[in-house]
Amino acid sequence: MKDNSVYKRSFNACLDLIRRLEPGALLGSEPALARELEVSRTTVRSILVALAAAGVIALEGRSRQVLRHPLDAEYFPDLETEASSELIERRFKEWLLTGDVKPGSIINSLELARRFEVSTSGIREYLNRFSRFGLIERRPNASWVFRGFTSSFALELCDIRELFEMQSIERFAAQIHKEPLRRRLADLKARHIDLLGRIETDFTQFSPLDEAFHRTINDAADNRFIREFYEIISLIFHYHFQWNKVDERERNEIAIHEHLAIIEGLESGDARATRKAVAVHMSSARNSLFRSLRGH
Amino acid sequence: MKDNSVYKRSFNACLDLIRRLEPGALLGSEPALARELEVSRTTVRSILVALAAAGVIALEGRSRQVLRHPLDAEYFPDLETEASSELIERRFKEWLLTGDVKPGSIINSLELARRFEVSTSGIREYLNRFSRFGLIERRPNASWVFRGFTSSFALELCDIRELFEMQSIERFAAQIHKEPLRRRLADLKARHIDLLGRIETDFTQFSPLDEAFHRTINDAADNRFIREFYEIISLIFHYHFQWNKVDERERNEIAIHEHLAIIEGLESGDARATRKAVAVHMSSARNSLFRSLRGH
DNA sequence: TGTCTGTCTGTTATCGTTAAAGTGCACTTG
DNA sequence: CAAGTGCACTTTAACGATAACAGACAGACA
Repeated sequence: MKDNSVYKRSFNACLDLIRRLEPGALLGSEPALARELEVSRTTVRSILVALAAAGVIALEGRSRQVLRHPLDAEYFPDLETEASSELIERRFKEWLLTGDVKPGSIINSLELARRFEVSTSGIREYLNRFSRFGLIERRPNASWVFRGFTSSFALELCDIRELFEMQSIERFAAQIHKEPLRRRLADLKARHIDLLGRIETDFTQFSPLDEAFHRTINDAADNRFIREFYEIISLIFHYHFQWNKVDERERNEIAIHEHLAIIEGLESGDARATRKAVAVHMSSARNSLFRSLRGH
Repeated sequence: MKDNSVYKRSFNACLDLIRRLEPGALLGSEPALARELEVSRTTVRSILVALAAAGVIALEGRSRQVLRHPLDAEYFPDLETEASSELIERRFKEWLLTGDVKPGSIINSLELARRFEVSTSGIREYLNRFSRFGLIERRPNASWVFRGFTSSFALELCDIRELFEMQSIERFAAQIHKEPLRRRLADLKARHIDLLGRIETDFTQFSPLDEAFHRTINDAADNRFIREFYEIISLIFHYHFQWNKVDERERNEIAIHEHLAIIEGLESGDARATRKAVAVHMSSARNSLFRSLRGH
């Protein structure tokens, strides 16, 4: 049956909330807390009852007064707050991406269920959702097959990425006059320049910046299919960063320069230069991905 | 638990197979039949036992002799041969596409389970898989929401379609010297010209031809993401054909001419003309889709 | 020696069940 | 009277169980 990880997660979030208040302060109403914690009032009510029982708050009629700050030991451990579906996702990606599952090998959902200590239904559901990444395939009336991080996967992935990125950049350029976009771009530029200044030591911080940059560009297209595809890109590039440590500093430095060229192209309104800069960046990302897949 | 629809489907397929033989003829070996019916030997063996019991074949040692042709009444009815997952898919699409589910409305999986007479788990799994179409969205810890066949959906869909179609046509053109591609194109051309000749009466036969044409083009890209996206296109255009009956003959006739222009562009090797023809076709498909969504 | 068969074991599809979490409604409170 | 509360009722997430189906292996056959 359902575990109560939603409750535990929200309980912890509520403790955090109380920590930001002084003893004696009053908590908001149940609907207000429900909105804040993003759960239903039912869950909020069970949390409040538990907090009152623990003596963290006093429940009197409609008032919820903070009595004391919660102790560290009163938090539920992280292990228990993870929903079973999240656990499966984490474990599966670990297994697939760091383990040595060979291309073409059969994915045995019963074995995975045992290995991850979850039910087969959970695995089944996850595999279904994961299939959109194009890395696994279902055989009729039978099990799933891992298609592998093959060069054809990388090729197909990069081809689409280039189409989408080019489309997104056009859309971005067309909307550059809008204030929020302009500001976001300036912010990204500053972060790139900042990281470039301390690249010798902090080159590992590029990965989240890369993510932020491309997400900003892609969001400009305002297209659900591009946005969903970007999840795949994120996954692959996230792990690709982990696999390929060779020349990481140099590669990241080059990528920063390439990003800056794109940003400057956008800022100057030079469509031709922007497209050129995107093409250059895509081509080097492609090469780098291929190298790391080959080495893997 | 699992139903035996695989068995029933294969049983029917096996009866078809026997109908093509003369009484007295011998059936192939178990592995051969398993390959032919695309199921395991286990299933083949249960079918053979049932056929022998019914007196359709004689099982003697290693020989399986056909005694008589099967009767129509010996087939399992279609209703029983459909796997529960297929039933759900069919019913759900019917419900969504012909019913009047309003954009933004909540999808109640329990109600659907009752309505379709299947378990909630089945619905749950299907919704998960269907979510890749971008038409439904899961709200955290809660139910699914139908986003609707809105104009923004159509816009986002068409934008991607144009990118993919243009990419595919380039790939197709680059491989046109290969014999199978050339032949497939000639075949498509003939079918288009044939249908054009009897368009006054047979204009409803355009839908499958349209499907075949675009699938051929898209397959040339040899890209799993394009191929998967085409499933969405198919779904939407399939139902769009059902919704919009206005000017159907004219629209189909125009589309045939547009297809022929693309085919001729490819055959002549004129890249510019081909691209132009694709752009024209995409634009008219877009207009037609928008009109039918608005009217719906 | 290579393919086929009997048998047995392992895996998958699907369902029903149950606790957790969400939702609606009447009533209360300020 | 608008927002908050108590309570009952629905709906969802997740599991375990089981029949259907797939696959492996040893021995038989040709």
